[in-house]
Amino acid sequence: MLDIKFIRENQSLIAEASRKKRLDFKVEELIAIDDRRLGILGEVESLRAKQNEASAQIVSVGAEEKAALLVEMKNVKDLLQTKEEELKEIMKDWQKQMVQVPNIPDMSVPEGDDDSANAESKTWGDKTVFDFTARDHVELMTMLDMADFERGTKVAGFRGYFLKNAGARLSFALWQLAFDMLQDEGFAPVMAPSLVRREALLGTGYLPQGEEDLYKTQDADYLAGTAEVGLMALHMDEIVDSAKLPIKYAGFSPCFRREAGSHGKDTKGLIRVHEFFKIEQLILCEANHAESVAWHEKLLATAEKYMQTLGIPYRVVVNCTGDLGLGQVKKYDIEAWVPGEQKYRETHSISYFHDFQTRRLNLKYRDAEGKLRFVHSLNGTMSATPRLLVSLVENYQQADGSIKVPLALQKYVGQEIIRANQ
RNA sequence: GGAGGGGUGGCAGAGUGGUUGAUCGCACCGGUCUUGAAAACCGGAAUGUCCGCAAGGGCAUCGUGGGUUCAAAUCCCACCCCCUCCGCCA
Repeated sequence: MLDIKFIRENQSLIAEASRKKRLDFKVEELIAIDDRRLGILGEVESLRAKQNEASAQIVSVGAEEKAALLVEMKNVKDLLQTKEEELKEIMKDWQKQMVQVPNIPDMSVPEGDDDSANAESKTWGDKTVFDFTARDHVELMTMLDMADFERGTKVAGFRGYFLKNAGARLSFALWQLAFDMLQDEGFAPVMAPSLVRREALLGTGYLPQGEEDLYKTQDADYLAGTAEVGLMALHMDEIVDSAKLPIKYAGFSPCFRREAGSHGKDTKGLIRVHEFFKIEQLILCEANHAESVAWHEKLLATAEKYMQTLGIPYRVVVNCTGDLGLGQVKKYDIEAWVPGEQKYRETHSISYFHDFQTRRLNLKYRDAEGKLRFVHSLNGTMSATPRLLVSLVENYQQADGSIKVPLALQKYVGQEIIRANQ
């Protein structure tokens, strides 16, 4: 959410942001509603002022004068009630529009319709070349008894899976490595709730738009698709001590996504599943663009370091405007090389929001002048499993179908090579 | 699941229909005193929003949303959250 004052003063920026993000949001409509809102609000407030004034007189005035005031105020009350009703209706529309106002993409974000227009900014490592016929992760992991997709579907339904043996060990190893590296960077480890209340999702910007992609419980709670939701809501409605900024969290949580819009996509294997696990980097910092940008680069660098430590070839793309979420100012994706598909596939997504989320969450700090300001928020993937296993096992496979364990993971996995029947 | 008690400003905690945006305390800021600090004393200070160049003023905010009333922190209803005891349970 943006400040209505800012919106009013920068209508062309908002219109441009809406166009760039390929949204059909119309600022003019919001401004028209806001004009009506301000008009009615003025009327309501002056009626209330009249009421308050009379109220003060009634206590100190004689019986006769009091009776006259009561009659007059009865009329004011009736008028006020119809005006308040009108205001309430306008506010409904206003709220509906306000949560649809897009945040403004950074100048450096390329314009485009969808992910095909994302701009590659960097590649790291060479695409793995095999002198044998390579297998895809489904075949490899099934062969090595690391995963069970058939029974996964039997038990959990479409996109269900079990990770077993080295598949499970590798997952724990990836998490542990990620946690260790983030600890070194000063991130506090947090295990965040995935079962969250609606407010947390409204605050982070996943609702009201993303209702379709979320699982909902019979108690009207939701299953979050990322630890970002719980971590951001952690300080909802708080004024955080500015001395504590930046707050850096390494959040672990299971993640649930209905993938409502992706029914035909990636139906095989571990690329797109309904339930997965993720370690997320999250930062709350002072409300300063340069600081947000610096932390954004830092989050990317940390995630890259993780991928480099794992030795997985990847590239970095700057997401184009059409591929940005409503609240995102800029987003980088890291895409890992997947030999079986001969493609880079997204494993990390790192973005910043300015105060878009914290305004909704009412998350503030007191700046040096003592003024309350909304903090800036950023978040980015550190390690998303099992998707990351896809490129890991495919890139590290050997001719005999075994998988080398990346050096950095060996101490956690307890083995150098994953072979059948282990 | 059953029974009871609560949600008030940064914190703590009064306040049961009318100058109450809200006593007192702690913390905070300024001043006096002091070589400096502490203590003591004096004073200041909530947040949002609207009008205004400003000074200043209006409105809203006592968990949330409704209702009663000329008037609600205070009365009524619904919901949310917290605490205590019992039951169940990883």
